[in-house]
Amino acid sequence: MPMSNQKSPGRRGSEAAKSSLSVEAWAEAALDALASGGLDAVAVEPLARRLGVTKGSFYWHFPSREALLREALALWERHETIDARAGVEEITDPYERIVRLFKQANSSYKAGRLYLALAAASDDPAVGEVVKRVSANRLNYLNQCYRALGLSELDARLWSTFAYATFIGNQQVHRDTPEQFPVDEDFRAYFKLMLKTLVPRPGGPVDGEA
Amino acid sequence: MPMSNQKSPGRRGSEAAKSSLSVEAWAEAALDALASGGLDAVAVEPLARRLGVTKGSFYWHFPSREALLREALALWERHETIDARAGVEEITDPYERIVRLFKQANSSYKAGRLYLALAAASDDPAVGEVVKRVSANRLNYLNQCYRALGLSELDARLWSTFAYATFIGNQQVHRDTPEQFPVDEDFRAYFKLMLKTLVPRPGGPVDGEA
DNA sequence: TCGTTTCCATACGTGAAGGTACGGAGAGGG
DNA sequence: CCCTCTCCGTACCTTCACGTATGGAAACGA
Repeated sequence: MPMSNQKSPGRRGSEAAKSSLSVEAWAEAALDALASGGLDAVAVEPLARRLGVTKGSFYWHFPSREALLREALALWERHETIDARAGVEEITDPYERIVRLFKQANSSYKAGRLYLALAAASDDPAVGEVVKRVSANRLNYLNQCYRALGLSELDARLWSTFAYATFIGNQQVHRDTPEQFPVDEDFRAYFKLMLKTLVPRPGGPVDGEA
Repeated sequence: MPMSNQKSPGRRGSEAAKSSLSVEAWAEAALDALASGGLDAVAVEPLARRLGVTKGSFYWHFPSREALLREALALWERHETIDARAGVEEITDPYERIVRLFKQANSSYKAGRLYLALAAASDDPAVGEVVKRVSANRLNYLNQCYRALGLSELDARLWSTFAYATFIGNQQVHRDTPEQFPVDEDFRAYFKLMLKTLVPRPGGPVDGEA
């Protein structure tokens, strides 16, 4: 029973990190299958065929399909937390930070599909747990950004939820009806409209009651 | 091979519309399974067990699982088009009509789950086709409503897409992280904020360039 | 009362996938 | 040269769902 001994042939850290088929390679393949075919597409034999091997290989690296799922979910969570913060955290201006977050959220169509596929599979307890953590993490971070803009606790919560829902919905609309979604110039206008609407300028008008 | 002869024992329209198990009952059960377990939950034997019968019953009403899926999709599309227009189309004021649409969209949590489940199963060609039609239909109708507010062609498209994406995203956020989603008073403030932001009042300020 | 139709149960065959057992090739080490 | 460990292929078992065939109970008509 292996697990947690990914690299063995080199033993000492040679330059070849991937000996033949690493655990991470299986996890990446599982995420790919998940994004395109849903949770049930994460099947051992189809994945093995796709990777050019058989089940024998898989069951040497993993004790079960569930273990692969755990590994894939952990990999995805790392992507969605550590990697998502990179290139954003160093921005000091809160307005520019939010703009950067939005641009980043709209840039990776593949990542959006992955999130939607995982969120749709939240019936699975393991999946639902990770999805909930990732989603809550995003919301809380956005909330902090809005608070940094000077909004009150409640306003920041409402606006951050508003903005997050909009961009999640954009991924959904973009996937479900691609030809209806704005492109090129229209998309730039659309993006500008959303920014202007969803993120108040620091020195702009206060969003109090009418 | 039956199909399209739902009620037979009473023959003449007695008061019992459901003789034993109608085609529509199977379709409803299929939609229920879809909402809670995804497309793969629409399986003949589990559904039969859930309805207290066996496969023998199913294969008398339907030639195959695919036929059940078609029937369920058709039923869903009717729900999402005819039923969704009811109680909205007679409203003459475009602003109030949009408000009504939003309230209606936020009222049915179950319908939202169904849409998300179906949208996640768009890999299936039959599902994807219906989802695309329903989504495009909603977008076009919302677009008409925004045009009725006096917006230009482009502005109406952008704003309607914006609003639709937001409410789709709300369903997603509400499902993925229910405890983060505003409730009661917060929700009312949230709803009011979205309305004020997403739908310009007829006599309000024109949303031209800054 | 008898036959027919409706609706469903049972039994069976098929295929796909999870999981196990075991064998085997290849690289390294002594 | 042989032994061992790594990694993977093959064969096999079990489960589950699709689909088919067939029988049977109950209602209904003549």
